[in-house]
Amino acid sequence: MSGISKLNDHTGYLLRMASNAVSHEFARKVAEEAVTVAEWSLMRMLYDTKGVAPNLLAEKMGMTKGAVSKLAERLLAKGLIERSDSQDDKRSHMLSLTARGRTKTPVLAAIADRNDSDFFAVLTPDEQGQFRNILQKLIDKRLLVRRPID
Amino acid sequence: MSGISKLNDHTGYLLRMASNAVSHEFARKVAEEAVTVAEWSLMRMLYDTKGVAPNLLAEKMGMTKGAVSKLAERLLAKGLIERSDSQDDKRSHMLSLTARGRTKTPVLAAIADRNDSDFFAVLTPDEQGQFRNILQKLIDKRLLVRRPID
DNA sequence: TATGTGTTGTTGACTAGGAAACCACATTGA
DNA sequence: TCAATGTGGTTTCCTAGTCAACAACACATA
Repeated sequence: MSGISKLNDHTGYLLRMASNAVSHEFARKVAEEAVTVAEWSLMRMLYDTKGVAPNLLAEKMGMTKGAVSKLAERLLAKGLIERSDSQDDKRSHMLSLTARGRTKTPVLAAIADRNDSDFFAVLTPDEQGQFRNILQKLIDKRLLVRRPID
Repeated sequence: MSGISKLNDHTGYLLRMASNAVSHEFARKVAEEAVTVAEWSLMRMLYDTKGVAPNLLAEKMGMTKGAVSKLAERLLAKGLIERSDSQDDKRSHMLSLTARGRTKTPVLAAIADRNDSDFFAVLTPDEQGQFRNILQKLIDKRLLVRRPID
């Protein structure tokens, strides 16, 4: 008896452990396509649009604009995305997939699909549903929590 | 219709978003005690023992031994832990809390408690139970998955 | 007992992200 | 219209991890 709470008592701790496990596993798999998890996320965001501002990407990905700026730079260097200046606002630009990026995205999606079903196969379909609901609740809450800060 | 899976389709994606939100929130809070999340974890691991080898800590925390080495170095510099050479194996040593570290740990535990109940308050008690069970299942699975790799 | 092999921890090179300063441009209002 | 303020992106500095090479030591066995 230590008298104070243990690490395992905190759901946040379990959450972090589980998330790290999944992410690490996934990272290894997409690395075979020479892409990182963040790069895949950004590419997928661009896939069904005609161009998105870094601005909005940062918001959606829960990253800072600085991080997105560097992430975009790496994807540009790899020739997977491209920039196009926006005509109305000279500061801003749009990011979109190159042909190569567009070809690669479904391949990555397939890897993500497989990773996901592999990893969560230990859960019953019921549990999977519960799990997704709960995670979504937590994410929605984050957005609420964040508003006052901005 | 894009024809390929969306980011939100992947439970792993939701998991990562939720985990980042909780961790980031928690990081902000413990930062007020001039401690990081990893530092808190390590300190808590030491709290009810008489000394643990970096070795074992790395295993338990899911980090590399290099990371633990540096983490320990930072905690040493802050005067929160101390090293003691192990008598039987001259390569190895034990890490344990200093008096200051020991005093500080319960304070951090209280912050962790509060953060956890705050964040997961959006969930019903039932959901919290389900959530913890599921996370534990995933973590256990990771251990199974990992074995063959080592 | 001497040598090869394994193990413990440290280090250096590298990657990824956050925070904040900063630059260029946009917008607003006196 | 032009100064003040705001906004989009980039850059710099910093933190924290990984991976791989390494040094020091332990151990098994021939």
